[in-house]
Amino acid sequence: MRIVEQIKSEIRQALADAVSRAVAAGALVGPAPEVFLETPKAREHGDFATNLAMVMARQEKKAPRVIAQAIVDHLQTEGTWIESAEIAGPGFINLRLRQGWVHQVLPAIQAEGADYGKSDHGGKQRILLEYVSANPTGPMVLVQARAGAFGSSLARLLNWAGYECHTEFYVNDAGNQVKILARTVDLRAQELRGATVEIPEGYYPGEDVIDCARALLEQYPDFLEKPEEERLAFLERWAPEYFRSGHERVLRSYGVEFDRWFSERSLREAGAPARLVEWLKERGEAYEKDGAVWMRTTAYGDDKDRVLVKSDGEYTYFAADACYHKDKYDRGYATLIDILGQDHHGYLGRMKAMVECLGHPRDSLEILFTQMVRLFKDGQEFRMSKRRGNYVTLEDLLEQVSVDAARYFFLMRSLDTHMDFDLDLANLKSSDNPVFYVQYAHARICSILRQAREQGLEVPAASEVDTALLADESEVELMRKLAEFPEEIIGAADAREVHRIPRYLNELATLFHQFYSRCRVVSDDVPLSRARLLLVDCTRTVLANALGILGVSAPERM
RNA sequence: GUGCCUAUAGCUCAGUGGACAGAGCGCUUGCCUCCGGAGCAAGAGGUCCCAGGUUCGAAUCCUGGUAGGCACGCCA
Repeated sequence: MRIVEQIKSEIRQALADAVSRAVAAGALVGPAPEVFLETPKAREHGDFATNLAMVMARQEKKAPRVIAQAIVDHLQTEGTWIESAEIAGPGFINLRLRQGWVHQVLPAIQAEGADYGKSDHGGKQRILLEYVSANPTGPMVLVQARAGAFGSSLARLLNWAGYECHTEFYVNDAGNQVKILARTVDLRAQELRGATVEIPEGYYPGEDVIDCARALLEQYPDFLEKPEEERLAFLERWAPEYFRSGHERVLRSYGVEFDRWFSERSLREAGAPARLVEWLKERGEAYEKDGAVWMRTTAYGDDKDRVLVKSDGEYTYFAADACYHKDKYDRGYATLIDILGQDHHGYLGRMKAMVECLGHPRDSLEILFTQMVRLFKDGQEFRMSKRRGNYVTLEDLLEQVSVDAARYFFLMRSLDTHMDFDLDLANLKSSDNPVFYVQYAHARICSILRQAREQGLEVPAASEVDTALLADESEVELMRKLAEFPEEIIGAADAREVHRIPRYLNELATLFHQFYSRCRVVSDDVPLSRARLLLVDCTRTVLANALGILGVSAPERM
């Protein structure tokens, strides 16, 4: 239930009616533009405010305050929650509501419980969110930790906002890199059996590949006795799967799960690239030149056309990716969201052009770029070179920092912030992490509820509580915040801005802590205690729901 | 060279074209006989990178700079 939206709708209507009446009375020319309501930062500016009069200044050719006065003069407040309207500053109309409107939120929260905050705003529109998609040739690093936390939370946000969002991890288990990986693993296996090998330039020199080879020999002790050709063919399937399943395991422990792991190889083996190329040629979106086949992406604003089939007959990564995106559309998703690292931003133009070549609107593909995560050591940038040990993996991170702290740290920042870490992850490990402040509010409430229960007081049903007793300023502000939760989710989901939720949580926790220090929950005043128990229990629900969206736990004790 | 991202308090960061620019951390000062002090209250701290422009109004939009990050393949 969207209390705030209901109230806003009522106010917008009242304001639009007021303009109409003013026009009828000859005080204004009209018509009323769309009414925007904002929540003033300072409560002395009312519960809601509108800049309607200032927006109308041009069409009315009058001073904003004069227009505002005309609107207020014709405002009918009977039958609405509006108590008063006053003109302020350059022409704002500040609206104050009768005490009691926010109190409606408590029964709604209690009734909806773990679902409070959900809405049908998205109309079940199908969205496919692809993220992380790390190469199955090595470990995941910190930028994947960031994308993983973000993507998994965004998916939940979208679903809460009434969209039907599914998630996928695209596995690049084909192409040159897989051939090279297979050769590297084969060499490492020989090395483990006593041979002296040299890892050529361009191969994967990381220690993780040695682990991979070790696992291989454990499972197939006689592996090296097979002919090389057979070994490599086997490894081209086995090695990527080794890494992919590792990614799946680590990501799950980090609270990141996918509806589907989509294999690039499966597309290639099913002949999708060949079909795509023919289809594009028929549509005039692809052509041959210099022995290669090109997609005509320049027709849609790309800098240059892109190769689909190389002159040696191999399909490019881009061709496979085009197949993958076409597949997504063919499965009935109207909106595709890809989360990529900023180091891939150069692909934006060709990707957008690609979806147009595929016959879909440019805006149906949204690409969200996460800025890079860099590592520093003693003030110097620590390049994640491929040299052995020269990186911090997601697994390393999770060994040192709790999932809650890590996720919150990434999620509280906008995707656009450039993040720098010290190699020892000091900024992440710090107990200053605001996640504890929010979790503490939740644990504190749980403690209050335990205490109350010991004294024979349970959280009452909202229908049996006189919520009007909740009249302290801190109580009203807290309820107001609780009432805004569904709108907060919708706003964050539509803007694809997960970081709004940690912000909201922080504000909510602050309002709770303020309330707690001003008002005693369990006291001799039983009716008041019951009302406050309801209030803190509803606060607990919203804290838990919001933390749940972020994939962060809501502890009952700390 | 071209393109994308960033520049706001000492630090890390918020800030749908609106009212005196905010939070956390750090700093200063108060607050526990009482539901969890991982808390609360008060205070100090700002050239919103610079210069123009758009308008009733710009941290926010536009143009041009400066600084930092990232990327520009018949690699994946």
